[in-house]
Amino acid sequence: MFFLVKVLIGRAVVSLDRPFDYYTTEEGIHAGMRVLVSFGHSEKTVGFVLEEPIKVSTSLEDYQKERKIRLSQIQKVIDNQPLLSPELIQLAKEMASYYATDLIKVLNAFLPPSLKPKDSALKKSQGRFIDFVFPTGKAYVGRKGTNAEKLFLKLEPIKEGVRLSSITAKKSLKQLLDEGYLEVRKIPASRIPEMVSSSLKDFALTKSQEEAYNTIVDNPDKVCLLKGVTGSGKTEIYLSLAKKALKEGKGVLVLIPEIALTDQMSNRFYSFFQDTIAILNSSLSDSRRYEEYRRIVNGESKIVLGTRSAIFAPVQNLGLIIIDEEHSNTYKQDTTPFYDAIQVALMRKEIEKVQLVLGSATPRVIDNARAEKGLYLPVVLSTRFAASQEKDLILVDMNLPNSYDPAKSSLISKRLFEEIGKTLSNHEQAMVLINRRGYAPMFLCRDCHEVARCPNCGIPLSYHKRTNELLCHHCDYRVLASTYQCSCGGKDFMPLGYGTERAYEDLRTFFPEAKTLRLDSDITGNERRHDILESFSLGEADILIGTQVIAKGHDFKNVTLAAMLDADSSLRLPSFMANEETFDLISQFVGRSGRGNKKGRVLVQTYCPDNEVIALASKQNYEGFYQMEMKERKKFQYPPFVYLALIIVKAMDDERCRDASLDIKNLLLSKVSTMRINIYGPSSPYIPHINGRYYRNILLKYKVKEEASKLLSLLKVYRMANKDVEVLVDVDPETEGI
DNA sequence: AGCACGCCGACT
DNA sequence: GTCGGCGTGCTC
Repeated sequence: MFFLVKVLIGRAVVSLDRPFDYYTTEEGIHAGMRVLVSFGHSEKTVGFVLEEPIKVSTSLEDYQKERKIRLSQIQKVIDNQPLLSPELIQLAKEMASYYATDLIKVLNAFLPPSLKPKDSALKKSQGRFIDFVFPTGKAYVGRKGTNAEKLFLKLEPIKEGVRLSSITAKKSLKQLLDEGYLEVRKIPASRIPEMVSSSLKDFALTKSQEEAYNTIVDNPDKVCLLKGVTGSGKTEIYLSLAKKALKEGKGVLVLIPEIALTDQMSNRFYSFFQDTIAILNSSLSDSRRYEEYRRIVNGESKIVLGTRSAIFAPVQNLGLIIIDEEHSNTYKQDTTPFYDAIQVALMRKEIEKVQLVLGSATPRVIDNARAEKGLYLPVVLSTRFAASQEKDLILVDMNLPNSYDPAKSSLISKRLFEEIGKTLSNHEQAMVLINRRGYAPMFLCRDCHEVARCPNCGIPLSYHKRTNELLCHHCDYRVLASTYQCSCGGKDFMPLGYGTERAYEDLRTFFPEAKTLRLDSDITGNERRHDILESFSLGEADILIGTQVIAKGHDFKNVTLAAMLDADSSLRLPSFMANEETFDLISQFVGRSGRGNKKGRVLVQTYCPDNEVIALASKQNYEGFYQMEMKERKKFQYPPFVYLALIIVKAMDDERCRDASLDIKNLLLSKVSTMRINIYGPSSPYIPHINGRYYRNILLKYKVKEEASKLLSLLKVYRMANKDVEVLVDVDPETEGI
């Protein structure tokens, strides 16, 4: 008698995308646990148990003789409880099929680094300690006015300790430690709080909130699309729904686009559910993430709040999934397995019979269409402050020669200078958005008039003045600008175009009396970014300029001018989502102005003044945008009128890549005859090559998901036979090519 | 992936 | 004559 165990080997290769049989005589091995097995030539390989072991009553010898196979024994069980429930394993299998990828790759997306079924996961120590500095309580009797005294006075009142690594004055620190004023203690990483709870504010639902809440509660089987602008009170509805589910003994999953130090949602949830909530933050350390995962698996945490990958959280007896700001592009992963958390939520809803609530003021076009069609239940949350104050809209046509003064700035229009001036003299604040970091997007050789290009990707390099670097915004290649030499031998360059650094410089030049802050992703560290927002919020600066990171978040009461430079730049991207993304960015940014009592002004500079997306977004007219966009999508056959799948072919050289992509297309064409699937391409990508690898895109448009799934599954055969090419499939892509 | 088996070039 | 190049193929 023995048990037959189906094990998936923890190596992400097509040829190993099937279970291998092992045997054990041990009880206590269950589906969802990792095991140690010998495989091929390696003695110890991590595997993942896919199914409950099957009890076989014949002897092992007879079984092996009968099947002409030799089974190897499970060497060791790694986990003492399953990491994934049978339902989540089922979900992983469905995802592997839906996203036309290998099961092991999906499982790797499910699990935190230290729990992945990978050999490397075992070497990592589980449960890390971090050094903290504590005051000992000894009164300071040393020399006054020294740096050591300053440090002592700073740390003395902090009884909960400070991270050792956060103290820069190492010399003073050593002195204080030696003299016994301070001591170092090791704190388990899992016990360091990441979140500060604000005071618990209880609330009562308003009439419209209560109506929405009741509608959702009365329709547990429907996917509810909760439509309500910022400030309409979606959070209170989420909290009430979560409270109700917990009371009924069910688990809750809340997804938000990102977790910042400042965001309201995680703070509200944390304050409310402190003892039972787990917050899965992308900046969580591996060991911390491991701790949180364990807390969820064994039921200590009944409610989980997190970003995209939290959709896989193994919440016990899950009853409710809430996805806030469901239009956010952060829910779609742009690397294998290219999953969309909302699609996964739909699958989880079917498997685990949970309620799903999607919330947004500006839902994704495809989701709004589903609501209109009756697939989702639209729940409209009317605003408390009906038609929140109208804003003055100023559209500046940058094509008009008179719109700007080239002697001053070819980026900032005359009208914008006036408006900023007006804002400053009223002691109000202005925000300026330019969605491009660096000083200039191009660096032009004055001799041959070629721009500097990335040797890996072939796209123009951005000039960053602060760091004196030429930087590839795609692959992060960087080179010193001052020593850069053009291929023609030229050494004299001219920055071309504008980024945040340059716009900041212009503003500083022309408004020297104003305090201007810059914020973009080049500002590293969450804390520094937070400090900038905080400082602006407190009115310590007059102008805030930045990339899209300034468009969302904070409620700046004194901002009366929101100006967007080059509003059409994101419309030119080669993606059917370009309109939607542009609409979201502009309408969000517009919402930053006039949040206090004063009327807000919005200034939009554009080279396409007749563009409807810009006009509708400036007026925050979602319904108008939706109607317009649906016509476009229908005309050009894009979602929701068809489904898309993008096949990305990747190879070492261009020749091989082209041949392989043609082979793949022909393979698909030969099988597609009876299916309603259109195949486009192969096309060359927008970025010629990335890190020396070459790419081709093949796009599929289809009406029936099952047919495409069947067709795409044929790629597995091709992948096994052609190891020198990588074939990636992006199902439901948000772009029609890379 | 990882490792061994296997059949052709320049070396103690 | 041998050491070693990486093409090919297999792993319960």
